[in-house]
Amino acid sequence: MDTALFLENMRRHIKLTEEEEAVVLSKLRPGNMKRKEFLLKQGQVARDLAFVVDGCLRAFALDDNGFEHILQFAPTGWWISDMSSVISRRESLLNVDAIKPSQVLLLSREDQLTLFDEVPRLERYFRVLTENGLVSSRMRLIENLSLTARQRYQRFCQTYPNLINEIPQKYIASFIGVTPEFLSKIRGEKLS
Amino acid sequence: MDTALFLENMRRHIKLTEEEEAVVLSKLRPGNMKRKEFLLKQGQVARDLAFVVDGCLRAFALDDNGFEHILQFAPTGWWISDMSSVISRRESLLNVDAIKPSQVLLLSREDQLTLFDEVPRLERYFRVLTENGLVSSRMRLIENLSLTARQRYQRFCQTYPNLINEIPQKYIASFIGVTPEFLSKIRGEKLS
DNA sequence: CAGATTTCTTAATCTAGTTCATCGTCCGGG
DNA sequence: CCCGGACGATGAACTAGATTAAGAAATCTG
Repeated sequence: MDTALFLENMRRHIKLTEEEEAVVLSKLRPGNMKRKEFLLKQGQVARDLAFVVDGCLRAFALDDNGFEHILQFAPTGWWISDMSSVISRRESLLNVDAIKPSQVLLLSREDQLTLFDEVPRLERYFRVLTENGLVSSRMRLIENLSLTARQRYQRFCQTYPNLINEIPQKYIASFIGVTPEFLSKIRGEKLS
Repeated sequence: MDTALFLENMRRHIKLTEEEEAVVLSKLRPGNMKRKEFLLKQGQVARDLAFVVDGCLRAFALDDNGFEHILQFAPTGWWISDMSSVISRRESLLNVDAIKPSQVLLLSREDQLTLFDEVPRLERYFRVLTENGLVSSRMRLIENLSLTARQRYQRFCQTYPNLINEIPQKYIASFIGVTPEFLSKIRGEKLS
């Protein structure tokens, strides 16, 4: 399993010695996921954080009518999980699965906390990730309250330009909060 | 200014010695706010966290059409601010003002960080508050994606039963993401 | 207390987005 | 190689909620 991408990502935030990096790597468990394979189902307590080395995962909630609402995509180079379940050790409201065949590096909460003792500088890396999660969650809330579907789609295209042609369109619809039919119509308009 | 409410709130999370509590209190600056007075305007970097001793504040975003979208209410006993501006020291996207005449206790980010050194146990108190902020921000996102206006209003009534008769209805409309006219219609229905 | 301003209600009209149904296409697996 | 199931496009009918307007009620403010 290729850990170069992970190291590169971490080095962008913190500088560790080679020994420290080795300690961190020793806790990462590589894994392969098939399309539609679950990393986490709602009702479970989330144990692992996942770093996506290749492929793409998603986190989504199911509503009372069985509709999926995607809260986050995690393409190559992103972390994903249900942070609030991990933190609180409460049952997760979210599901996480693979949109396409993917390779991930898993880190259990337990190992993460151990690492914080062994490699204190690591704490900053994850603190920044958590803060970014908070900021982007709040941004999405603002955008959902204040933008039209068309604007949300444009915003999506700006934010995830790589994903647009990588993943099925219905997932994009679910992310921006419209039906697949309506997204199809929006996209039709833009060609005029 | 009455600090009993704040102490009670803090004691629910952490146990400090009397001396430590005194140190914390020494950094809190009491303030009075008139209705519609601003604590924070968008574009500024948020410097202070505010604990509401009495009254009620709100945090809201303005969209391109000048409409307000309320992200959080802070009635008596709550903290409010734009955490992501405080943390990142970037310009805030949010406005915070008083819905009614209010009394607050202000804590600057600078003093907060100093306190973390002087009273390390305090860090847990604020970490929990931040985590709760993350959880509730994510909950609201899920609910906005998956509930109807009527359901969001019911949820609001459950979550903030005290506020319903305390604040103007148009603020509730802005919080749940509908027009005041439509909220009025919803409320009319329920009497049948 | 009077006038002004803000807030709430009601009702008619309008529209963004949903629902449902149908059809063509694209694959991935046997 | 072909066939069954997912995916996307399209269109007609429908609905939740917005918009506009106007009057009634409540609440500042002097």
